[in-house]
Amino acid sequence: MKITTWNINSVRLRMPLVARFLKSHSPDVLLLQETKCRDAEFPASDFRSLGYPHLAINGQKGYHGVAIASKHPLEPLGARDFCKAGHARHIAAEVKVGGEPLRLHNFYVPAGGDEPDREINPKFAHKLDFLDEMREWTRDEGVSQGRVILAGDLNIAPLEHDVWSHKALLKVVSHTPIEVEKLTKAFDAGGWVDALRRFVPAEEKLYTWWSYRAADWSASDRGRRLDHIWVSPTLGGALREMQVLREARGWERPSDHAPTTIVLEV
DNA sequence: ATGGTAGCGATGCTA
Repeated sequence: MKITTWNINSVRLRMPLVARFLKSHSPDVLLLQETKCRDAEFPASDFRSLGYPHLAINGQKGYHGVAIASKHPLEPLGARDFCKAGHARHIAAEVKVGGEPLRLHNFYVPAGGDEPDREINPKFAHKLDFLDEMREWTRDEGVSQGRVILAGDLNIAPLEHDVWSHKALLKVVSHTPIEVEKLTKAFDAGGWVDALRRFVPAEEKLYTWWSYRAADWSASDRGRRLDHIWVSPTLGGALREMQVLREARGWERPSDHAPTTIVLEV
C-alpha cells in the first residue's frame, strides 16, 4: 500500500504535474492539500482517466481545500470543521486493504501568518487553537485506534533538523516552540508514529518544502519539513519505505511542496 | 535587517 501526501497549491493549475506523478509513481492513494477550488470545479474526470475514480473532496473557493484520490473504493467519513472556522482543512475516508479497513485523515493545518504572537495575529491564534483541537479530538475520540493514517501539510517543522537552521527559525512561524509543543501534544495524544523519521534519523536534515522566494531553491536548500505522515501504533510495524520526491520541486511551474510517500505492508 | 514568489480572481488576502 503506497500513500502519498502533496500540497499541490491549486489542483486545477497543476493537474499536469499530478498526472506526471501518478503515472510515474502510481500510489494507491493520493492526499492533496490546497486544492483551491470548489467541489464542482475539482478535476474529477482527469483523476478517473488516470485510474483514480474514487474521490473524497472538501473544497472551497480560492483557498485551502483537501482531497483524497484512490485506486480502490473509498468509504467517506466526512470532514470536521476545526475551530468552526468554515475552512476546508480536513477530510477523512476509509479504504479497504486485504479486507481490513484503513482509515485516512487528510489535514491542512493553518499556516498562521507572519507574526508568532496570538495577541496581535489572529491567524497565529487560529493555528494554535486548531492544534489544541487536534489534540483533544485525538484523545477524546480515540482517533488513532486501529489502522489509521493522519497525513498532510501540518505547517510545522518540529525537529531541529526539520529546518535548515534551527537558530534562525526559532521566531519564524512554523518552527516556534509554542507550535512545536502543541503539535507534539497532538502527536503524543494518539501515540502516533512519525513515519518519515522512521527512515531518516533525527540528526539528519529532512525537508518537504522549499520557498518560492529563494533565487535558487535547490542551491540554497533552505527547506522545512512541513508535510507529515503519522501512522497509528498498530501500523508502525508495517512501514517499509519512505520517499520525498525532491525532484518534483524542480518541475515546470511546481508546487512549493514535494510529494511525500510511504509504503506499508498491509 | 530586508525582501524576495506564487495563486486566486479582480483587489487584496493567503501562503
